[in-house]
Amino acid sequence: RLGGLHRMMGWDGPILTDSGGFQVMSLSGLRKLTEHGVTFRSHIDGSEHVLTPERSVEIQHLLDADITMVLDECTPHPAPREAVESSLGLSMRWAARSKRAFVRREGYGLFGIVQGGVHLDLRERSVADLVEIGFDGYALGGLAVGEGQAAMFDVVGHVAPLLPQDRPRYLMGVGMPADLVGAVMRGVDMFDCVVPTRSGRTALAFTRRGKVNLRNARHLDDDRPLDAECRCPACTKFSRAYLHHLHRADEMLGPILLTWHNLTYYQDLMAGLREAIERQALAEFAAAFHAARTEGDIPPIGDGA
RNA sequence: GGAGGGGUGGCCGAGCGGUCAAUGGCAGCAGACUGUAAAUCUGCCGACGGAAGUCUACGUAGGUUCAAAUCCUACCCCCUCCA
Repeated sequence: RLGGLHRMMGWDGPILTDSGGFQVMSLSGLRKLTEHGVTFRSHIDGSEHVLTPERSVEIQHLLDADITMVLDECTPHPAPREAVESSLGLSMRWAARSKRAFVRREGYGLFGIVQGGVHLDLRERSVADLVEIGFDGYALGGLAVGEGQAAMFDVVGHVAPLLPQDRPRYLMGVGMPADLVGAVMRGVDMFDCVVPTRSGRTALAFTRRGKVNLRNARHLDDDRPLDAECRCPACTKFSRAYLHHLHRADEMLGPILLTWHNLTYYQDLMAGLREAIERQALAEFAAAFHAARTEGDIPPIGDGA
């Protein structure tokens, strides 16, 4: 009714919307799953909300999303192989239905989502099914759900090369900075994750040297910037002591500034990775990334530093 | 002057004979956070000790009892109402 998300938010950049597939997993206690779709029970007022592949795609269309995601079932981990396999079957049938429901428009795209848990043969089958259907981009779903970074990298390293070279590869729900670097090295192009924003709200900042919790007492009198190399407002205009105070005092500006900082950090990290790819120096970039982090955060003031 | 209520760990506040080093909340100290049910959640939080444990604690001083933050007496302080 408000003309879509771009108009409503005053945002002319691209928007990617998710389908509700993640909530099939994260809200598993509040939903019923059938071949037809998923029914959620609102925890707020108990009302029922039915989501089918067709309805999810329609809603995303109405939101004016540049990139629409197919409805899938984000498979939990750990799960018995048979469960992963049947879940995969459902997700692939839903992917086909999503494709049929999607209205093609210039400049808009629909992405399929690869499932199959940590089973490489199931992942291969999922890739083949999706490529057969044909999408504008391909996502890896059902990862970073507890399997650990090594297992995740195994799947990413195996699956990414199987995806069409001329289409974006998107790792859903990832992740920590080191996850992004490792995934890019394995062929991933794009990500989405709550980590930079949720962490920013809870006083955790990401810096070139590693994580910094601004709630910690060590920042009480620290007049230095959070990250001297960062160009964001939190780092160029304010001290660690002030950011610490804002979070202690429950001032909304604290979460705002740290969210801004974390997004800046992530943007810069991705820009650095893109540049490294152009220079064909990804390995060097990754080595420098890890070396900087082993130094740890700058020592607290008054600690002989 | 009279009547009544109350003093509990940094703060607020339960407990009202043993299961009490004492529920909760706040503050404090750390930790977690991966397609957002998250401005959320978890742990610690008297002293000493790694731990079992020991010691000191519920206004102060006595007392009753096998046993007291809880009962009794006196005193000190705070609050409310009446004069």
